Amino acid sequence: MSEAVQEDVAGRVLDVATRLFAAQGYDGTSLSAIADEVGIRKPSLLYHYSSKEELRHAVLRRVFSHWNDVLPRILQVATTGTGRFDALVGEVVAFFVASPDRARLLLREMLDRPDALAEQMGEYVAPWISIMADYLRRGQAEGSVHADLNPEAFVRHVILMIVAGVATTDAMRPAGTPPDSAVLESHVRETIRIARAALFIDRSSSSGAQ
Amino acid sequence: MSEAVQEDVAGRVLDVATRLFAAQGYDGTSLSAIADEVGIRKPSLLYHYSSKEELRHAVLRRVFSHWNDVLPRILQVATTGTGRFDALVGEVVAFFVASPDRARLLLREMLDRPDALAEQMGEYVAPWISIMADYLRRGQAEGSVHADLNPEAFVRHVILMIVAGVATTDAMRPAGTPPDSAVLESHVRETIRIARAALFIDRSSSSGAQ
DNA sequence: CCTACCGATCGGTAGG
DNA sequence: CCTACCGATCGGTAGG
Repeated sequence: MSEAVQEDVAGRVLDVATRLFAAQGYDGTSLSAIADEVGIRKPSLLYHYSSKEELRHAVLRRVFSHWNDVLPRILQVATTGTGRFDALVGEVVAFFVASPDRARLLLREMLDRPDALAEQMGEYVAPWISIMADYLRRGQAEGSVHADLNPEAFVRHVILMIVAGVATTDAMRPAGTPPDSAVLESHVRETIRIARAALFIDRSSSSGAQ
Repeated sequence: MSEAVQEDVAGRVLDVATRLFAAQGYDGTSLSAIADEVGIRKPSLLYHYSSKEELRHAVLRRVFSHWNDVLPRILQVATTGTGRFDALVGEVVAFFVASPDRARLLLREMLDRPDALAEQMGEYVAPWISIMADYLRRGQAEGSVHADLNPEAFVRHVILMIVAGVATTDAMRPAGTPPDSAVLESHVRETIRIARAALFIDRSSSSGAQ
């Protein structure tokens, strides 16, 4: 549903635009190319979205809207207990892995329109960064979180690691590896491990394997 | 020098193209726009670089070439001793902070041409990732590095964290913060802290401040 | 390094 | 949802 196959034309345009903007960028994608894939003519597309800029906004709006949908669940997971950290990161990872286009669009927007995105980040993401940061500060006060950790910077790093990691799996995959494969999974596992190790003090010194 | 102000026209074209490709992307930058800033006409630009595609390659070639210049020093730092980890990460960070356009170009290329870049990564970056990974495996064998760390994935994560971090400082800066400022510095410090904490076992449990 | 010019494609409009 | 068409701009060439 939602970001999947849609019946109505406007929805199909939105799906195709999302995919092409993510893959080739806004400037690298023409309205004709989008219309062609949908199976209509360019003027018909412009009936549903009166300009290319409006289509861009519609695409981004849906991504942020979906983020707001899952946010309550993520925050609930966050404040449930200390051991839930993996689940929390897992939720954020799942959001982007479920549709890597979200990560690519976000990363492209960071590069193409840093100021405009910084504003939207302030609206949609900043609040939950603050909540997470406060949570980390409580952890520092009770000694479970590294004292020299920079709460806001840490949260931003983890988000960036997740977003950039998902968005660039194709380019960062080891040498001759085929696309897709299990690379993403081991990458995600290492993301969680790094975030965890950089966050909590000790956790019994050595760990898991060996 | 090199990536700074140049006397000859070809060099100035390369400088301007690097800056504009990094800021607006390849498709978002016209040859006329580049020529205008250099102070020449488009056909004159096409005398020095016979196509836009060739100009793109020249821009990327110089970034990778500079990377190869600093690589020996980085590897020397890497193999000098365990305590040199900060210096190693610092060298890589310095490479991108010295010219954030390098990070933006690389990230854009990962998004625009993942396959082409994966090839170039295999040529320029993969060798030193292997060296670093072997080094980490030795650390695991002697117990100084977390046993459950995935060596290749870890190195890729740190690189990605640095590249994405430098490339997106403008968009990721906290809400109303003015551009530039000291945000980058504290961001970089947290990058190093995270990498360090996710790498080494123990290091006396608590740490630095407080 | 220039002027002059090319066909192709861009986002968008008119009008139905 | 279409055909027909717009001016502007694209990368690139001719020819000097």
